[in-house]
Amino acid sequence: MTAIAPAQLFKSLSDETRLRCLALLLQHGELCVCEFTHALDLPQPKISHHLANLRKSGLVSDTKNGLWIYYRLHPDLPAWITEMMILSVNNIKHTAPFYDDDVRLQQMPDRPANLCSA
Amino acid sequence: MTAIAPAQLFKSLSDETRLRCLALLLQHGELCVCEFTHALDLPQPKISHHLANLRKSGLVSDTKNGLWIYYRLHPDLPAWITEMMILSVNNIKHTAPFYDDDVRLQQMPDRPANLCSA
DNA sequence: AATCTATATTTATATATATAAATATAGTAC
DNA sequence: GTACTATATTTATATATATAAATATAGATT
Repeated sequence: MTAIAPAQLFKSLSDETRLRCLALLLQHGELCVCEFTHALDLPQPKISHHLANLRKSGLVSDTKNGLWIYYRLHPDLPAWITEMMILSVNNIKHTAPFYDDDVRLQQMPDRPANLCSA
Repeated sequence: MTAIAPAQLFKSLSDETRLRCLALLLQHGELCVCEFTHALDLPQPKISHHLANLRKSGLVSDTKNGLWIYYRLHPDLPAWITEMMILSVNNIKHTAPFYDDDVRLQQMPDRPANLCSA
């Protein structure tokens, strides 16, 4: 992973779909594409497209496990970037659409087990 | 001022010219357009254009004083947004191009007095 | 091997945005 | 009032980006 340019970092955060994905990741640690798709109620290709953007920016990493691909914050992120995102998400997670995404995720039936507990 | 949508906030930070302007503002409190123009070494219309963007987003406010227009962080910004920007700027201000902007600003001849000391 | 499921990628299109150049505004000094 | 200075806005153009639709990949199941 090469270093993230500051403007590029904020550009990744500047799209609401990506911000919603990151907010869920920061609250849940690890999610697969079908969970994002269900929580955000958006078409799968759109979710995949934005996750690919976050992956190319170096903000998230992915792990394949069978059919599922799990995303998490990139483990090599500089601490201040993680802190900046935590600060931001803590201050927006109770507002729309972020709060509702979290509710829908928790109500999702048959969620795949996450990798840690697999 | 209406509330700033999170994605819009990060979009404002996603352009390097605007990020450089904000980094200088966070370090110096208040600057006029000619100071930005000198520090960033960019054409005045380009600076004005990006300052207008920051103004429309609600991130900065401006005060006219004679020929000069002084910009500062908007006084009504939510605390977490200011904290988020301080955290970010503190972690990038020693890198290019932010560090050099600060040096050029401090070496600028005949800087106009700021409003506080006027 | 055929099929199903989860996800990624490609393509086309529309929209937004940055930039540059030119011009406008408005205050100041003479 | 003319000229000068600081700044803003307008216009045109090029580039980037989001979206949607279609298609591709790849692992799993039978």
